[in-house]
This record gives sequence, structure tokens and C-alpha cells, in this order.
Amino acid sequence: MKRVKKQIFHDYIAKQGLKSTRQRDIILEAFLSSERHLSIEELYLKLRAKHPNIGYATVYRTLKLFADSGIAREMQFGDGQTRYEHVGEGEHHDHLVCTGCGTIIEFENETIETLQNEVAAAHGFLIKTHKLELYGLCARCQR
Amino acid sequence: MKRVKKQIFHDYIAKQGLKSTRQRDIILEAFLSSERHLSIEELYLKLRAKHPNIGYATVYRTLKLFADSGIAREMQFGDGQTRYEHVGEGEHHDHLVCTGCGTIIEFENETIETLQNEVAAAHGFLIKTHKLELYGLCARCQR
DNA sequence: GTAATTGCAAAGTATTTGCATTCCA
DNA sequence: TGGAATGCAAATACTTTGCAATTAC
Repeated sequence: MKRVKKQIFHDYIAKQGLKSTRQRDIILEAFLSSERHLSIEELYLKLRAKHPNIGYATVYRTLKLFADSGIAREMQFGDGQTRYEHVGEGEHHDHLVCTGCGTIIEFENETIETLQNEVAAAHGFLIKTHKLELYGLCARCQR
Repeated sequence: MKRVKKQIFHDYIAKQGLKSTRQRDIILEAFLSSERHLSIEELYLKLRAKHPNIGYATVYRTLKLFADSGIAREMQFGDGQTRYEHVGEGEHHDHLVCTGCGTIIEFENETIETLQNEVAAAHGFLIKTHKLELYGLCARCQR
């Protein structure tokens, strides 16, 4: 999976006439070996440990490239921090967000997706993406 | 409806030992007679026309009060602008957002809500709120 | 009268941009 | 070599905060 995504990214870079750089590789490796929902700051801090000379701007720019190449997706959970999540081929899932501890759980539900498309069709919309987030307390935080 | 919400807000203000001010009334009136999904800037500009001396900070603070009182809800559609929408009693709805022209259409679907609760229950979550947004092109923008 | 509210400007966040220097193809 | 990428600092966009003056109860 990691290998595949690296390949996808490098192909994208090449096709766009962009350059493969040491920083991009470092950031890619760090991103791919991180948890699935990473804020930019988290990634930056993680990188800084080993590569103190990588700039914040480079992390921002590189994450946008990841999103453009299709290996990552930009997310907002309303806490004012942009997060990026890994994207697999044609994969889509939604989120359960614990407002207590911040845990994010992914889920998929085909019936919901089908109903969404029906709603959209009823309004003449052509859906490109969607976002479904359920906010509440996870089992642990309910205690 | 407008009358009811004004009442709710005034009751809230009174119960909290806060004060009813000219500015709050002006902002409330402007908010209630606006479209349902209003960015703070839109409301501020609208107000400025008739009341050039109302400050941005007051608008921010007052909108938060509206949300606290239950007559408005804070929303984020990922464009970096916070919006507030009107909230009716116990009402909830989701959104179809046209990425072409920015139109926002509201909808409700009980079956989807039920499925959401099932998903949450399966993960031991207690849901407090949720956000479902479908992004795509409206009928007009598809042409 | 007193505590809350206002309006302004300054301070915070999160993110983007300009630019000289460095690096890759 | 030449255009792209980097790292820094400055700029931007949105929102919050501090504070003296004002206002509501």
C-alpha cells in the first residue's frame, strides 16, 4: 500500500513536470507511516524531530500536492485545523468523531450512500463528493 | 417564527442575567430577515449599510449568543468562512451544496438518520450531532 | 451605581505568498 | 543551465481579546 502510493505520487509528479525532491520524499514517508487523520501541525512536529530544517510552508505545499495526486484528502472537523487523511483507490468512508477524546473512527454504509444519491437525484443534483460526520461520545468517554 | 425566535432570544438573555441592547436587537432583526445560511461577513456588510457604527466584534459576539440561545447554529462548509443558519425547534436538516454556484439546499431524510444511529450504536457511540453534506453540481450548473 | 456591552485596535490562529537561494532534470 | 522547490519571514484571512467609554437595569 505504501509502495503503491509512493508510486502514484511519483507518477503524478513526473506527469506534471514537477521535481522529485528529498523533502517531498521525507514528508511522504512520514505521512504514509502516520495515523489516518493527521493535522498539518502534527505532521510538521513529527518531521521536525528528525528534520529540523524542513519549513512549515513546505509541509503545507506538499500536502496539497498529495491531495492533488489523489493519495490524500483534505478534511475539516470543525476544530479549525485542517487534517489530511490517506485515500485508497476509489475508497470512501465516513467518520464518527468523539468530542470527548478526539478519536476518529471510520465507517462505511452502502445503504446511506444509496439514499444520499436518491436525495440528490430528487433535487437534480449531480454529486461529486460528500461528507458525513457523526459527533458524539465514544464508549469510553460516556463513562 | 421571527416573533417566536425573538422571544426565545430575549428569554435566554433575561435568564442569563444579560442585557438587552439596541445592537443585539438590530443584529437579531437582520439575522432573522436574511437567507438561511449567512456568513458573518455577509451579515456585517448588510448591517453596515444602515448602522455603520456597529463593530465586527459585536457581530461575532452576538452571533455566538444566538447559537447559545438555540436560535442559530454555527456551520462550516470548508471555505474558511463560518456561517450561521436559523434553527427551528428540534429541527435538523442536512445540505446539498452546489460547488458551481454556491447554492445550498436543505433536506431531511429520516431513514438516513436512523441508519446513522445504527452505525453509531454498533460502535458504542452516543451521537449528539451530525453533519451530512453532499457536494456536487445543481441542475443549472450541470449544463 | 454597577456590571454588562460596545467599538476600536491590537493580538491570536491557521494558512499563504514573495523572494533570494538551493536543487533537480 | 534553467525552471522548480525550499526556507524564511512577511503577508493574509478570519476570529478573538483587552480596554476605556458607554449603556441597560
